Amino acid sequence: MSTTTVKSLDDARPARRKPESLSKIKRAARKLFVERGYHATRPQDIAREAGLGHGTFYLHYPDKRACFLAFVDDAREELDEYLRARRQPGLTLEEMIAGALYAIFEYSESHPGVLNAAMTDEAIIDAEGVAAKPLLDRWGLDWGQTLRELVADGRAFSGYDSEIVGQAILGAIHQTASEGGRSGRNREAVVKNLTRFLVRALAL
Amino acid sequence: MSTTTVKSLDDARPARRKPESLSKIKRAARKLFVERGYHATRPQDIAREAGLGHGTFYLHYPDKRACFLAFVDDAREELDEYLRARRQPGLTLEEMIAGALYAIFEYSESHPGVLNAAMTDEAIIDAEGVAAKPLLDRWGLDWGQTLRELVADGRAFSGYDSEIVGQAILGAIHQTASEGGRSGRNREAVVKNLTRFLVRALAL
Amino acid sequence: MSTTTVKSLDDARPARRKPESLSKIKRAARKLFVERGYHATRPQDIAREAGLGHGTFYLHYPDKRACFLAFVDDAREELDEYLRARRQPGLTLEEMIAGALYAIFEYSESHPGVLNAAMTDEAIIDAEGVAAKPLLDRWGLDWGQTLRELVADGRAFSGYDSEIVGQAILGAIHQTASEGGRSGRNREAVVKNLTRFLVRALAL
Amino acid sequence: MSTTTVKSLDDARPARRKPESLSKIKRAARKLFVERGYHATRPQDIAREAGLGHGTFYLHYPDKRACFLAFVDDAREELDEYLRARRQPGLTLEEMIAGALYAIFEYSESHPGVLNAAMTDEAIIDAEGVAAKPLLDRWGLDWGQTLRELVADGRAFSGYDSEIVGQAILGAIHQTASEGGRSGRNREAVVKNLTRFLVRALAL
DNA sequence: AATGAATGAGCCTTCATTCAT
DNA sequence: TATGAATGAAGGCTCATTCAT
Repeated sequence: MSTTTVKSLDDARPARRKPESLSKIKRAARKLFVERGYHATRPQDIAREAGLGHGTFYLHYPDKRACFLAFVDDAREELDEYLRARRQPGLTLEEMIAGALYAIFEYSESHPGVLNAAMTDEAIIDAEGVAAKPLLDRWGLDWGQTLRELVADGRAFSGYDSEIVGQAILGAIHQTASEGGRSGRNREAVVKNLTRFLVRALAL
Repeated sequence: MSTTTVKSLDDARPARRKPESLSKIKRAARKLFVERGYHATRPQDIAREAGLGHGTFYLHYPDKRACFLAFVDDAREELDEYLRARRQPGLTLEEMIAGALYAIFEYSESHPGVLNAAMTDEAIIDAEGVAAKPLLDRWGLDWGQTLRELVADGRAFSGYDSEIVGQAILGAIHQTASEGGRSGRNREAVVKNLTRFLVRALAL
Repeated sequence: MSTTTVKSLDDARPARRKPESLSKIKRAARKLFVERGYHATRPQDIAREAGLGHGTFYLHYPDKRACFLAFVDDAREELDEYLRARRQPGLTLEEMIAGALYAIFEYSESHPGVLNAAMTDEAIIDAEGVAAKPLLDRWGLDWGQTLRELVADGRAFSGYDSEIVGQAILGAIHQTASEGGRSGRNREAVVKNLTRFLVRALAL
Repeated sequence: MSTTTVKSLDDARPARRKPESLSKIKRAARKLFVERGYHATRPQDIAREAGLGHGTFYLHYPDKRACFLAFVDDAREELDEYLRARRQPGLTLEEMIAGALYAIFEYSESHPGVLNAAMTDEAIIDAEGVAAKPLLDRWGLDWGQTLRELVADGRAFSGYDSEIVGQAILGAIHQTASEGGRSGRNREAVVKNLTRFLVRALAL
């Protein structure tokens, strides 16, 4: 037991410091990608911002692109977490939408610029070819799915192609959020108007 | 006199070459900005695509940025032209929206990728400087204005902040259009669904 | 005779307008070489300054270098003309030196910057190799020759190597003139001091 | 403690490579600026001459201009060092001048072309900007100062404007030195003649 | 003789990435 | 594991010169 304890102590603290420097890099990368965008951020800048040597960056990511994609992925997961936390069964359409918008705008406010950076630059990145489906499109699909569920429950208007309208919902949210951020609009007002807008569009 | 006239006719035909090469450059620039995006397109590529030496590029634009901005501006003007052509007084809300959507989607189809390229990259260009209000935001304002007019006429729901909902409308259109282009969706279906969506949201 | 007269009239006026545009080019070239220096002056700038098309430049000079060399040569000839005009036989050492300095500084003042431009840049020009003997060195030789004549006449100190001291004289003149121009020194004072300096150094 | 000491010794030996490559670059830059002048020397050439990749150049200097200015500054410091080493109190005018000339010509001989390159090109560099007072003018000022001191001690002729004559002295030295270098004159002869020239001009 | 659109070699500089330590 | 000096492909842009008109 005592041996184990010693071991676990070793493991817990210094044994692998890698994760520690990785999280420094992640924090720094997020900061710079948000502030300057993908192209104006050099791996070197990220490493320095993290207080580490330039080479260390490549211990964690094979290249700059991978680092950015990881940043995008983290943002997506975080936002999903916010959304999941708000989601409850048995809400009305309006409650559901207001809840989702609240989650999104709350995230936007506590992580300013992150969603925009993640979405804006992603389209630009594919060296040549692969062009992963943009985050926006994926989230549009999610809204399509949500819409189908609402329809199935008889809580939303059934006359739509859910995929198309899913994209429309997402587009409305994205544009109001990012323009609202740029223009410094009042969050409450944006959420209120957008909720009303979507509810009217989707209600039975 | 007659000699002069003849001469000017002669001159007119082979024409000072400059305007010709400018339009070649414009065509080439549009093609490449659409296909590859701003960062992956070099002035040299544009010139070569136009069948010209790369020095020629700089006869027409002081730098790459100016060329891109001109491309954006052309796209904006073209689309506005499409929209103006469709606009008529005295339409119902639905007719008006359907008309606008038709114009936009028609433009998107006959100039595939152009709006996306113009919108996506514009945010990226400023680096440090003027940071003109993005095209998207400006079009969002236009929709806000349109909405105000509809409300004033008693043709649309008056319970919105027109600026916010203007952005929402624009966002819905933009995202359905660009995702629709990427996924190859049927244009008719997109227009139909989107029209219904917006009409429901905006109707009295 | 009459034929001849007609001919000479033709020759005299329009027959070759080339010289006219040549002198425009020369004036323009001098202006720009003086204001901006050799490297910062483009043939195109010269032509435009002359009110002519870019191509015209190459009707008169095979390349930019030749134009600059012609400019240097003109300056040399002009200055020599000033000097020749002042030179008289039978002057004292002091009169001779004062006269020469007057000529030089008068030229500098009525053609500001010309000597400097001609001298400064010339060293820089030789594409690869030839490196014509710089203007400065040639003028130093001239002063050596002058000194030999003064010595032969018994009007100057004979204990010098005339070539070396010729260079020294020229150096003293050049540096006081160009620094004096830059610092806006009073011409009279410079000439007076320099005359005294050289007279003391060269007197018997 | 002992470990630390050992470590620092180890560190000292293989040495952070950077200072080493800087001195390689400096050596190469000096060689090429002297041989070819500023404009005909590309950063890339300097790096290659130093046996390094061209990116390395920019690890040490922000741009070509800065590298050249550092070269000029180094030359100035080196020459000043030579001069300081020769300067002693209580010398006669002749000893003082002969000593200074010796120092300068010694430097010129062991660093052929350096002074010329540093002086010739410096005027050309500013393009548009700070236009630091040329090295030549600054050294002319120094000679003015020296002259004032000599006059104050009663060792030199007091009838001059020291600033003007300081420039004259410097000009004489510069021109004899650089022409002497180009023409391969005997150093002894140049120093002897120039000393005599200046002593006669400056003596009481 | 005059023009100016067109050209492309060549310049300075940046930056993602490697690798010896 | 961490470092940062070193690298060179690549990018944006300029400019002396040519040539069809």
